[in-house]
Amino acid sequence: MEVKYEAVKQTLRNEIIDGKYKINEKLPTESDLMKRFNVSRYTIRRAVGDLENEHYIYRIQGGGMFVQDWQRDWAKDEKNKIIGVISTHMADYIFPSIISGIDSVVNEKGYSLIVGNTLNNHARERQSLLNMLDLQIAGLIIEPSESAMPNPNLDLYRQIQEYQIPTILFHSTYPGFSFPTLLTNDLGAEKELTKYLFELGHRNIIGVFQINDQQGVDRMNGMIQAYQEAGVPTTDSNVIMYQSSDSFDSVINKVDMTLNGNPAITAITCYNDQLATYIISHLEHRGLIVPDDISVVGFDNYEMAQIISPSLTTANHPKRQLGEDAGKMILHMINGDEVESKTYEPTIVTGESTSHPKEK
Amino acid sequence: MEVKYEAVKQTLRNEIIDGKYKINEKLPTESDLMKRFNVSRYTIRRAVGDLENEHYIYRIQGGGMFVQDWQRDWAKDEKNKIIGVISTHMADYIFPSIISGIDSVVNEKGYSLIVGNTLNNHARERQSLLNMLDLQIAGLIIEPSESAMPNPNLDLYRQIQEYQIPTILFHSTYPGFSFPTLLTNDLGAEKELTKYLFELGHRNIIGVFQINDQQGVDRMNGMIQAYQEAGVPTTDSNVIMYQSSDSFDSVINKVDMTLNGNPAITAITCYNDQLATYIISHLEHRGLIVPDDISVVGFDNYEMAQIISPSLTTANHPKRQLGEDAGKMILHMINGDEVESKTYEPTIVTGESTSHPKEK
DNA sequence: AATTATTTGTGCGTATGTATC
DNA sequence: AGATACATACGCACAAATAAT
Repeated sequence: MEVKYEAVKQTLRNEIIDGKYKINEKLPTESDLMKRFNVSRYTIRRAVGDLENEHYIYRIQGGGMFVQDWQRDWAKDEKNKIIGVISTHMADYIFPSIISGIDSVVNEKGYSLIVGNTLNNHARERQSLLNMLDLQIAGLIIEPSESAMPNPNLDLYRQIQEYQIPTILFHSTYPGFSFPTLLTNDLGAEKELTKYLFELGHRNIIGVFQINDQQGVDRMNGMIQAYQEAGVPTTDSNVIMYQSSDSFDSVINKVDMTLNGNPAITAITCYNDQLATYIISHLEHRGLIVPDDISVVGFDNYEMAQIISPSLTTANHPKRQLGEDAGKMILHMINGDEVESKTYEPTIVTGESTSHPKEK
Repeated sequence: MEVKYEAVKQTLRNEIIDGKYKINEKLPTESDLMKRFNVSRYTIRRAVGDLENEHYIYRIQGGGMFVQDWQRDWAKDEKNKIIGVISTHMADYIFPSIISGIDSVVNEKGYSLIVGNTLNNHARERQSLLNMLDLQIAGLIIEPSESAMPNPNLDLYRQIQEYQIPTILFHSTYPGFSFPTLLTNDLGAEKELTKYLFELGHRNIIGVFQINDQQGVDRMNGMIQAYQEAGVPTTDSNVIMYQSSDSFDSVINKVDMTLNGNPAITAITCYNDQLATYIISHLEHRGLIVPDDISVVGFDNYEMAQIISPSLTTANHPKRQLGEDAGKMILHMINGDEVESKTYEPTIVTGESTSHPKEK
């Protein structure tokens, strides 16, 4: 070879391809190679620099030079400055606040957000995951879909874990994985909300919960525990369950039938503020006055729920805070640092949608 | 910059992107750059070597260094199935509906959305644009920022146009560019809203408009035209102007002072529903009843504005429709097809926030 | 057409910084 | 804490290709 660094490069590359050095095996140091090839450090660095660019090796300052795993092209430097966010919704309700919180943090560090909404649907979740993995994202922030149901995408999550792609889950978890999480204490908060209704004097409270995600199941159990601790018996008719695929109309229909079947009901606790808003709107349409005729509580402290009249009694969800925390966590993980999971303790927000039950 | 060659690299790269050096134009020699940056030849060569690897420049021994044609480079390389969306906000108000509309359409074809919000700020707009261009996006959907002000990012838009990156603007335009647009007839709609107030019998109507974007200016002019066509004289005190950087409190303060200075005012027409909601909330806090004491109209037909009490009289904005149309258009453009710009004619939505003025 | 100057390419020695072991 | 190993940076020398004379 005419050109020295080319000769060094060819020799080393052939040795790697021939398997003289295995994957992740440490190569000789620059000093060793200088002696072996009898060239200067510049020439060695020029050669291994090219090999690095061609993904044959990777280098760690102070550590050494190692053979790159060419089967998995997930090279360290090659990731795009994109963070993927997958949530059940992205444009509705409290999700804009969460996503905005993430964005405000990661934007500072030059990262952009790529978003996917699953509509609480595993097929769409899979599609989003595949898209994002293809794009060599730097990290993932995911709200599990249909978290109370078996998930057919666990193979992808195993892959994500194996490749050590920084990933955070929020609102729910996928069992069997050690991803850091940001959760709210849904059970505890719903228990407090229901207790508050008991304290106001209500005894016939019904709950309306979306039960294909874990949050909804937790909230339902929170209500049931409150009933038990209050020593008030519950029956099946105290709980209305629905799936995220059900229309609002059908849910409201169920509520109507339950109310008609039991005039003693004085309060409704709802899966979230969105549902509560629609139910209140419907009750008023029926001629009932909230809270005089019937009390309603929501969950999440949706901004708009404080502007409407009556303002909602609800449990505060740390929307923006959760988003910012998720942003900070994912940046730490990308940086290789350890992070700690966190559970937020929601606080009760008392609004105008609850009062003592009317004497009958 | 801590690292010299990185600083040199960034500077040169930006100058190339900004068009300081045209395609195939000769760059300064290594010696020149050494003098300019006051660094050694090694540092210069390290920087331009990286730029060569990243296909920004090519070098000819003995000849010089030249700007690479990255347009062809982009066309050759397969673009990522990402569509960039840049808007003033992404998480608030009607924007979630728009973004959701885009997503629902492009998701069908396997595209993901990467989002950036500018907070109506040109510096952030530039940052988002550079990020997205780096990521080899397939198309761009942009809501111009501070569209009533001079824009310092027109150089980037010229590049986008020159490189034929499929791009759509919505809500406003940047003059001098031929990007397809999706607009609403803000002037016409605001004229209709104001006419409606005149028909109800109002004669002293004030308008509150955000005037650093074109939509706000158009709406303001719509109101003024309605005044002229009704033959009612206007004065400066009929219009309150603010910037998006102003706080809501300061805007409401201006409204307060105007109302105190002129008790004959019977109606307020607002830049949008968000502002209208806050103003109504404030008026009621002051003890005024809407619409009995004062009528209020908004703009955009924000979903929540129909749920609150009183529901708003407003102009309908085709939020989700606009998003879906933008998604369809960008897919067509990526496909190489021609598309047509579109202007939506907003319709008036009459709510409970307006009535005949009270007899005094 | 040949010569010379310019410009990039290759290569060495040295010094200092920084991350890892 | 010290040694090791990679990263950055400067100065110099000469080769090879191009551009100017």
